[in-house]
Amino acid sequence: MFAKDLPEDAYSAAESTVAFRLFADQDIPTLTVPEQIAAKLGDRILSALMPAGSRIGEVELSEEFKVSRGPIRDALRILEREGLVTLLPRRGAIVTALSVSELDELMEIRAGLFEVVIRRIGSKPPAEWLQILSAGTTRLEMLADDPLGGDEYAETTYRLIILCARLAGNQKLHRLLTGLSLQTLRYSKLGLATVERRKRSASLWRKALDAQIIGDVESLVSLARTRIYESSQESTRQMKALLTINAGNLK
Amino acid sequence: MFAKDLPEDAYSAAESTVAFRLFADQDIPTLTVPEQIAAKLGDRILSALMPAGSRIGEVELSEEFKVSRGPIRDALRILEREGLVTLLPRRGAIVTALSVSELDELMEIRAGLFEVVIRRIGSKPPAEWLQILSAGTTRLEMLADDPLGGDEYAETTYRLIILCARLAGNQKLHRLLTGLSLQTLRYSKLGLATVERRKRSASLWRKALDAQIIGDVESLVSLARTRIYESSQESTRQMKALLTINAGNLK
DNA sequence: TTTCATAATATTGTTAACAATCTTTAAATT
DNA sequence: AATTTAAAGATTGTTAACAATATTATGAAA
Repeated sequence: MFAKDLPEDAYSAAESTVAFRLFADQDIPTLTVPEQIAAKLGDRILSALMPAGSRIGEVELSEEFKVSRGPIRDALRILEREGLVTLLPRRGAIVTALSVSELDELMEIRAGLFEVVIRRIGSKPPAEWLQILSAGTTRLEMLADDPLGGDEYAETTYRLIILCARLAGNQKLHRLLTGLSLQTLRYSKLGLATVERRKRSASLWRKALDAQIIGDVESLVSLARTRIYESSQESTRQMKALLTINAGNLK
Repeated sequence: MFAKDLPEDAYSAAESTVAFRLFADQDIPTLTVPEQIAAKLGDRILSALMPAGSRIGEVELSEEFKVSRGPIRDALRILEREGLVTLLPRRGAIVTALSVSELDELMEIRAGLFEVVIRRIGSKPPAEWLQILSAGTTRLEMLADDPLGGDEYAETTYRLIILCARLAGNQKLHRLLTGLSLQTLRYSKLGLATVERRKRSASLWRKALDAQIIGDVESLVSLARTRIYESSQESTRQMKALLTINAGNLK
């Protein structure tokens, strides 16, 4: 009744959309119309052009993109899967706004997954690995000192993390960690807004590089925990401050 | 332009659909029509009524459920998010069929996430925890001996794992691990088809219970790794056997 | 002025027809 | 007989109108 045939390339389809535009480290397959729209909206969300909590109207978007509401709805569902949009039944879509505790939860998951990544790489590091990590760390140290390097610093760490995930050789892990990282990126920028914080972060990356050179996997795992933990702490601290300010403005 | 207002209950929405029908350990919010359809289709997929690789026609479903193709498409997108359906652009939807390596990848991710769960519970086990784990283990030992207890054994271990995830107190981790577990459930059943395999599995659960009683978190982590690793090994072994048989039939 | 009920408006959910694409069938060619 | 080409059929993608629901505006009552 249902069973017919199984296409050969069934597994190569269904790739991430938003993630691979900003952090493409692979070839991108041709995107469908809803995917293209989702990618554009995703960029807007990640760049804070559409701030957390914004209402997203279907008609408004359908007029802008010159398509009917069908493809728009598809795009919103793609973004919901990516975690960037929250759909409220019969009430429309909003840009996902994470609470402090939700951000903590995501950070903890990321740390656990990154641990898997590190253990995989640690046991059999790819040839180009040390070179990439080294170059990345140097770039981070440069951006850390730049007073205006905040957003780019955050994006660079995320590219590095995603690159690690890809080199680890577990595709689904790569895809999952990429998606989760994209969800937290907006908030991580808050925690990396000051030169001081970035320098602290960069020193941890440098330590990780050293540990990788001598092949000390357990140190790497421990560092990853510290890094993500501190990142989470600082982001949530900044978020709480912002929430307080907003609450004050509303009065 | 985009920013309007942020509904209070934005975070409570967007819950899983399929997962909570089969493994509901929480109250279920009212489901929309596409969600209801997705839940029914999800049950069919998990119960192998719709085997992996089956083509899913939109018209066929729209006639069966007496709705137009719109809600059907929504339902298929929900199931794609859950990983049970694979959408091929312009070529329709099929029941997700995991390759051996993809199953391995998922199992590794599950193990990493379950480690996070165990560390959380280990450091502050909930009051009812030992009782639940104890009752579950006993039930597993019973089902292990039943020659026809295969599927139910697998489902019970999955319920236990998901329950652990919930008790760990990280909602997003719970949701994520539930989704991943649902994706692998069909294949885990293959690896738990014999009494012998189930007895081996049940003995590991018993050991985990003992470790939990004396509060030995590291043993728990190690056991979890062993358990999921063995489960993965056996499932993939069985899968390979099945694939060989199928390849033979096609000749 | 505030609160509540009601009407007006705007928005999402659903439908059915049409367009674009893919798959299958059959014939024609090598 | 095998391969290629072309047409027919089936399926997904898109659109625009309609229905159901939620939000906002208005006015009456406390």
